[in-house]
Amino acid sequence: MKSDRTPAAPPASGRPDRRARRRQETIEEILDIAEDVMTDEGVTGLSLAEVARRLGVQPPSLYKYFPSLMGVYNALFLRGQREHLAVMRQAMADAEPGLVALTKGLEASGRWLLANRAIAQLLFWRPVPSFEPSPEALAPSVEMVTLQRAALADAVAVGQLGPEADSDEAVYLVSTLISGVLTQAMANEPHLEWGQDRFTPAFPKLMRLLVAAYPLPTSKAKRRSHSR
Amino acid sequence: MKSDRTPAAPPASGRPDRRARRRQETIEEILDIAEDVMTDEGVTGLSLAEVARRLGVQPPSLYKYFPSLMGVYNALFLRGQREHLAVMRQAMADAEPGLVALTKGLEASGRWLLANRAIAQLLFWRPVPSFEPSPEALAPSVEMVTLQRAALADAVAVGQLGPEADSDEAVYLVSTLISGVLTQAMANEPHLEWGQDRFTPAFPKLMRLLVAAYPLPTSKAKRRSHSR
DNA sequence: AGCAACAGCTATGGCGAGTAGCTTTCGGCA
DNA sequence: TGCCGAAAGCTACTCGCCATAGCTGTTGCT
Repeated sequence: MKSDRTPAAPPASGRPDRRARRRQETIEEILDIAEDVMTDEGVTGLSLAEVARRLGVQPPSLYKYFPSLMGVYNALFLRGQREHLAVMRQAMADAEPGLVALTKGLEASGRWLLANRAIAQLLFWRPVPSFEPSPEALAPSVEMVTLQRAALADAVAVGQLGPEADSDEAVYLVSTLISGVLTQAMANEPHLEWGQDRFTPAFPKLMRLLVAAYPLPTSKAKRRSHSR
Repeated sequence: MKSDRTPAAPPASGRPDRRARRRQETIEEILDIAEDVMTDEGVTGLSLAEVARRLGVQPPSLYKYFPSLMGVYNALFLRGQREHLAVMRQAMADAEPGLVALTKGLEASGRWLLANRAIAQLLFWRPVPSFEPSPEALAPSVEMVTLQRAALADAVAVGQLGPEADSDEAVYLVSTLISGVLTQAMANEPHLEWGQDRFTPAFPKLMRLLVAAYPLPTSKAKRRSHSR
């Protein structure tokens, strides 16, 4: 009873611990297969039985690695969040700070999400009723908000957007615009990549709309913004 | 084998057909309960066993009314599409044609969808992998596009939007903006109604963005639009 | 009034999640 | 090197759900 789940603390020594490494490899392999299954059968079509079949193992064996099907979903969620965050962070880091970084980051995010639809659905649509991601698994999304918020602040600082863009409200607007494109693309053009469908080409237009939503203050508007 | 499913053609006479009426009532009752179950347990949490339990009947009896669980999903999908369409059509009919009608229609649509989340998810997120709506069930959504397209054309005609707004592209943009708000609201604020959450208040702003996206032609821009 | 269709039932099969408990493998350590 | 305990696999089983087969009582049209 105690030996399952977390298989005891490592032997205190910082040694490679061959055992633990192989275990981790197996876990990753299970998650990879689970992702494949979701791609083939839909997010809610994931079944441990099918994963076991593809792994060449009997279903109960998987319980040595995950406490339940929901545990697998949670691991997939966490891994997806982290990878998604990394992709976006990288794209933003490679670009000129401000609007360019924001645009590049969002586009990279969009590409990754469309290329990893099953995970994207798991992350943003919560299609599995009995699955509630753990707080730990939610942490990266807080980080993503921070990144976007910083990019907006940069854009304001360098005069690409009006001052109101440095706000939570603006972050919501950005995520609303993005989730609109992605939802439409995923629901209506299930097999097309970024740029191939009818919706993602609107992305540049949406970025221009963002600029329109937070215009640089004119001398006239400046007075208004003071009253805040 | 033949007597199940479609229970034979009505007796040709256009009589009230008591039998058929009661049957239809039962079907509606089953769908109502199914909707409740989805609300309680999530869209994919719908089970015929639970419906049977709530209806006070043994599970196999339901197969007298629907060929399968997917059949129930399909009926829910169709009923949802029709009701959603009716709500939007009504709201638009009650408003001044053009931008106002479009706005009222979209808002009514949004309110209805948030008030009927389970159905909304079924309609737009396709969460059930093995469920593909029948062509008949998809027809109302074509009609919705037509409605929106007409409203955009009206808006162009009365000079509320630039001429480019009378296009499929503009319809995509509208649906993108809307689906963004709704997706965000549904995924992140699962228990709040329209107006109570962080996202739907952005709706008026989005409508203003739509106007910004299709500005009335200035004398300068007019020349460009001729080249089309 | 009679009867065919209908609407319910029980029994059964098949499949997936998850648990219990056993056996085998293997790697760390004396 | 060889021991031993934990890890990793297995079989057997329960439970719940979808779906089918086939039976019975009811009901409302003709």
